[in-house]
Amino acid sequence: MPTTATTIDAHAVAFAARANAWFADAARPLPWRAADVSPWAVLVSELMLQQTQVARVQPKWEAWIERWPTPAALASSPPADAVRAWDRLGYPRRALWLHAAATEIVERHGGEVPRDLDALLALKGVGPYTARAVAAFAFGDRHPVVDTNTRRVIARAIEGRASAGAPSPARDLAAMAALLPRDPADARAFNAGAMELGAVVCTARAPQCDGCPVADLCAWRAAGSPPDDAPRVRTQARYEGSDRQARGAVLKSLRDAAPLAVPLDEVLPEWPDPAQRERAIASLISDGLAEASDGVLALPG
DNA sequence: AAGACGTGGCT
DNA sequence: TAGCCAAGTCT
Repeated sequence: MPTTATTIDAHAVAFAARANAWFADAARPLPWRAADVSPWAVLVSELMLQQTQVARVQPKWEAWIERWPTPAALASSPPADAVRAWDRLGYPRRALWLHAAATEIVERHGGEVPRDLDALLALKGVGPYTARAVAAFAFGDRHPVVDTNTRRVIARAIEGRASAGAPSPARDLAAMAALLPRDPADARAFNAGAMELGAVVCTARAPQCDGCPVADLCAWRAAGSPPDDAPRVRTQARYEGSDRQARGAVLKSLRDAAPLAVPLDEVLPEWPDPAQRERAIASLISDGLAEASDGVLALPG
């Protein structure tokens, strides 16, 4: 099927060229995209950006990089400091992962963030997305980078569907690889541009198709923008009253008290559900986000 | 491999 | 405003 392949390829080339032209002009000046940021700073940004919006990450990233400009700097601080600096960014285990990754980088990679995909994947908190993002954005290597924005852009513009289906790393990577420009610098820009397009134009709720740089190439638009027919992939559990909320509250009390430990019976004494409070404390200890000793609870030293 | 994991922005 | 959604990863 050489004809089909040629057609698809030509469309991919046109699509990437258009996206890149738009990105060169419209990219937000995010600090971790500056030319002189270190691979470590990029790694920190990618961990912080997991399931977390840019606007919330930016100030935390600035402070973090100023305080811990290298993996060695972070590795020499106790995990408690990392958890405290993480503050309310969410998913605080990421602070622990970053600390563990910094330690690993110092011990096994001479203090330099590795460039190799497998070495990156071996780091705590670094999965298929983050490993490729670091390799592509920090080192300029040509890898497909696929996040939720990219998945949605491909689903719409290329596949003509309103939303992406269930994530499938192998399929998603292959779909992006088929669009990726040959030239590494162009590939790098397209990886970032596809994400940016999904983040600011081709959004989940209210896509701004007027002003979309690839509107005339978009398969979903060409099909009349049909509504989403697929069932919701994963419905997110209610947060109010959840164990997650209880964990968050316990951890906040530990951060607020740090560096002092908190007597166990003074940890959220008025929490409405005592059993839930116990579960929260136990699971935080189990995750390494808290430590208990002599009847007191504290952040991990 | 389905579910757990924070917190806040946006519609 | 209640609910969806967010630069995913781990177990």
